[in-house]
Amino acid sequence: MAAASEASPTASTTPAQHEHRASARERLLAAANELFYAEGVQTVGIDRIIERAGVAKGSLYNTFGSKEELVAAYLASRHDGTSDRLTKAIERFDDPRQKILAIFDAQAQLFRQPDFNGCAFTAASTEARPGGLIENAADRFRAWIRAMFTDLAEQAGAPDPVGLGRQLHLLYDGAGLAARMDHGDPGIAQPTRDAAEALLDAALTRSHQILAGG
Amino acid sequence: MAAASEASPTASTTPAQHEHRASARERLLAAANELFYAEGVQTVGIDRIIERAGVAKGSLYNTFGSKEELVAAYLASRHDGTSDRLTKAIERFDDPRQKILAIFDAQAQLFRQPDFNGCAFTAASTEARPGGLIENAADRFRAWIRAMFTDLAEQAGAPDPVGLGRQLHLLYDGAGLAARMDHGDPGIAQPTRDAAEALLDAALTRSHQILAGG
DNA sequence: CACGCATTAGACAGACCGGTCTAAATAATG
DNA sequence: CATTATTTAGACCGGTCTGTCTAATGCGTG
Repeated sequence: MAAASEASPTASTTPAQHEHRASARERLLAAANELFYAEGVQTVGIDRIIERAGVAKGSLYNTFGSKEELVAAYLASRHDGTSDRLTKAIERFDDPRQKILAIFDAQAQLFRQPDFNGCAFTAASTEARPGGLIENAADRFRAWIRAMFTDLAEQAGAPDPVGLGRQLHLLYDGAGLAARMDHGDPGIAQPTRDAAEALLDAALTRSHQILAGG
Repeated sequence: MAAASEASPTASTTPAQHEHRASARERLLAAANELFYAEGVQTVGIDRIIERAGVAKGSLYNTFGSKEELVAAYLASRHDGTSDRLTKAIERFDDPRQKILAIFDAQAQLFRQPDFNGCAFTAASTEARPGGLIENAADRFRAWIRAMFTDLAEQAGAPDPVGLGRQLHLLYDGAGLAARMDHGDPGIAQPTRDAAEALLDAALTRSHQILAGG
């Protein structure tokens, strides 16, 4: 939720007071995060957002300009939140293999949250305007996830880090989708971890490894 | 009141049985299949369905009763189509392992279709009313897919057919989701097949293989 | 205080939504 | 042919949607 830019045109020299309540932008983003994520960006209208945020409609359109840009800002904050969460889950390990498994463990923990409702980018882009801000936000998010897996696969010494990264991304996608579609069935965590280990073992086993490149 | 099992999306428009044109129900389902699948059940309204089908609005409500029931019928026809497609893909092999890989090959072929737009059940249930007809249709479809993978895993002699079935289902979900989100990137087929083989090898080639009869 | 500016509540616009209903036209059936 | 049932086009309903605009209200700063 730290996506708010403080680029204020009125560059006042007033010392920022940290106690006054959140700005309209912050409260709109908080309301959007709750309502859009829980019920979907199509079914939730502007009126419900401003009601939850306690903000006038004019402020919303003065701040974001359109609903689509509000959705894009909501997705950007989701992107930042997931980046922080997974980065913290990773940095507690040194072994790249353990880092990869830590991602799936962090996801399993996320799926257990009672308010979990699937991937926000997948949901928002389902009926989004092609080529619009929402699709772009989803593309950026997926590129980040894929780069993370590819980098870790390379650090783990995989002969084909791109291929292993894509396999892990497939598993990541499948786990998130199944966790939503199966209504929080906890039986997803174990097969996900088993599959991740099997894919890592198959790709990293060095006994009969074909070295790709010098 | 048999469900429209012969309403295949890609079938030709040849009137096989009778000379007169398709019934209102068939044309409505065909229009729903095109519009709902391509643009989403939320964004496509009733008026566009009846315009495409060339049917009066009264006939739609006389036939289906509500939009939700039309969506449910559209999903039922999708369910039947996928069942037929995957069943045909499977029955060309005898080895259960080859049957499983044939499913992923059939999916890869599906992803290459220019009008592919992801899993219809995943899309329709994204913002669906909880506990409604759409969610039920998605649950039934997922149960069928899972049973298929579990049965094949058991036939393949997996020591834990439920676990392997879930792993394969995760991969199935991930492949379908990635194929949509990555805008038809053909680079998904190879990692999917590699992962499927790795999961099968890990589950079926044990130090001491336990054959589950049959 | 006075000014400027952001924010407020809410009316309003124009479009679309799912769904109902009427009345004419058509098809099926005795 | 006459009767009945279905289908048709489209008006119509109440409601919701995004987005604009007005006018009053704060509220910090010179």
